[in-house]
Amino acid sequence: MNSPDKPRHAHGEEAVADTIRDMLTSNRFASHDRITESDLSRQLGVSRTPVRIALKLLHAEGLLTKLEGRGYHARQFGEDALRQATEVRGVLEGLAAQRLARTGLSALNRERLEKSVQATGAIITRGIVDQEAVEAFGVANLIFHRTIMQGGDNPFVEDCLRRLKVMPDGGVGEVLPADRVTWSLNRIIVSHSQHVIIKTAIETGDGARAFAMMREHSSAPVEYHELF
Amino acid sequence: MNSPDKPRHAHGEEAVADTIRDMLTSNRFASHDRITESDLSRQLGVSRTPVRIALKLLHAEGLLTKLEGRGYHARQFGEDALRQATEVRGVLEGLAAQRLARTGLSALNRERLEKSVQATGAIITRGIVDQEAVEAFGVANLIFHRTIMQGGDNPFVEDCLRRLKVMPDGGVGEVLPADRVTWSLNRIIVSHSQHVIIKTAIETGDGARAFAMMREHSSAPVEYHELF
DNA sequence: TGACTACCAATTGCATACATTATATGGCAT
DNA sequence: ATGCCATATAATGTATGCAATTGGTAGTCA
Repeated sequence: MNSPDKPRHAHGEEAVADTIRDMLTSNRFASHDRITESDLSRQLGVSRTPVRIALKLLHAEGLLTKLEGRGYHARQFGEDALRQATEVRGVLEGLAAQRLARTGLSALNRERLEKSVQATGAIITRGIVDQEAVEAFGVANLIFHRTIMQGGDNPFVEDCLRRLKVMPDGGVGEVLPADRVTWSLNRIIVSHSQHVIIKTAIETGDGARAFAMMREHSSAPVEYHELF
Repeated sequence: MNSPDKPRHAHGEEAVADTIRDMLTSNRFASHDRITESDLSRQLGVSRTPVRIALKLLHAEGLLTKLEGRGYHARQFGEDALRQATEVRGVLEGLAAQRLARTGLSALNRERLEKSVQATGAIITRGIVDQEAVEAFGVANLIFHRTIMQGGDNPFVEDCLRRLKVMPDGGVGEVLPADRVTWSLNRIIVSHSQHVIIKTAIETGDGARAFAMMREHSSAPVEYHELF
């Protein structure tokens, strides 16, 4: 694909890992491709040492499977993997929401949730689903999920959620890309309503409701796929 | 414990990481101790390269915090961290149990749960909490939790749970060490009863009950600490 | 005396050379 | 023809030297 004499100079150790991560998540490798230190070091124009470290990190992240002695394979994620990751995301975000309901919202977090809900509400009032609306929804949605994730104040939740990001489309609170989802107003209405319910549950200290609704809501992009 | 001049030859890359991990989880480092590649390479009798890789892995695991340019610090886990990790473990194992209830038990897993419950029941019948009993309970408990964790058939759950192992005493299904818990028959009775309930819920396909009870049960070692 | 600068030490990061291990292949014997 | 063993090859793992960056410190100038 790339000419070998123009090797994507990836300086810095983290940069090497990031570059390889990008190559992996953009499906640049076939499932049977053997990934070795020496190959990559040639391709990236750096020595084996940083590549070696990067591969070990990515292996620890679960993006690579080790072929004891013959390099690595890019881990393949099927449809079931997306469902599995979503399930985990559900209970983790649910836990964060529950915790938030129990400890109460800080003024800043309360404002963030309020703004996010107002934004999604405005989209519905406008009633038009164009590119701008989808992007605005994406931002508001991201803020909502981020606030809850971080507000739960449990670093292990954040660690685990970060781990799920290895999944394509597994980002926290991110909307699925346009080619995988037909965006409709219905979808936004449902999402908005769930946000409102979750926010109310948190504000009233109803931890059980916050957990249940947040868990349900996290799986919405997958579960409601065929609904609208 | 060990005299610091004893070089503990740790050959093999994984071995180096494991050795350092042990040193960390056994609180061999004070919070202000600077951990550097060169120091450790001298202490372990290997070159800087494997130590370097090991430190990066442990950093990615969250056991070390980086001091940009001046080595690492051992991440300190307080009591709140134990609670936080336990909360996460609860929902993850709860999810696995729920999934298991939904998909049904394989013959092998059914037998494993049965044997585990019989073992803990036998301890109660015997009625004596000695070293042997504690060990037997530890084994049976481990089997129970392992079976559910793996039976849930969700690799992300296992990934996340493995991540929680960085916590001292954060092992999945492991009993707390003797010096942190006064073992009593009461404790075992409660645990056994919860195992039975969870097993029943799974067998009858009652996912909600399996989730709730498993979640509750996972936090037992922490929550019930003052009870008995 | 205080602040700024220049230097020095310590540490990380990279590359290359070397050792080790595992796999694949080819030949030989049965 | 097939199975096993030896050897070669390719991959990982390790050590060391050198570069680059950073933090501390001392010294000098205002």
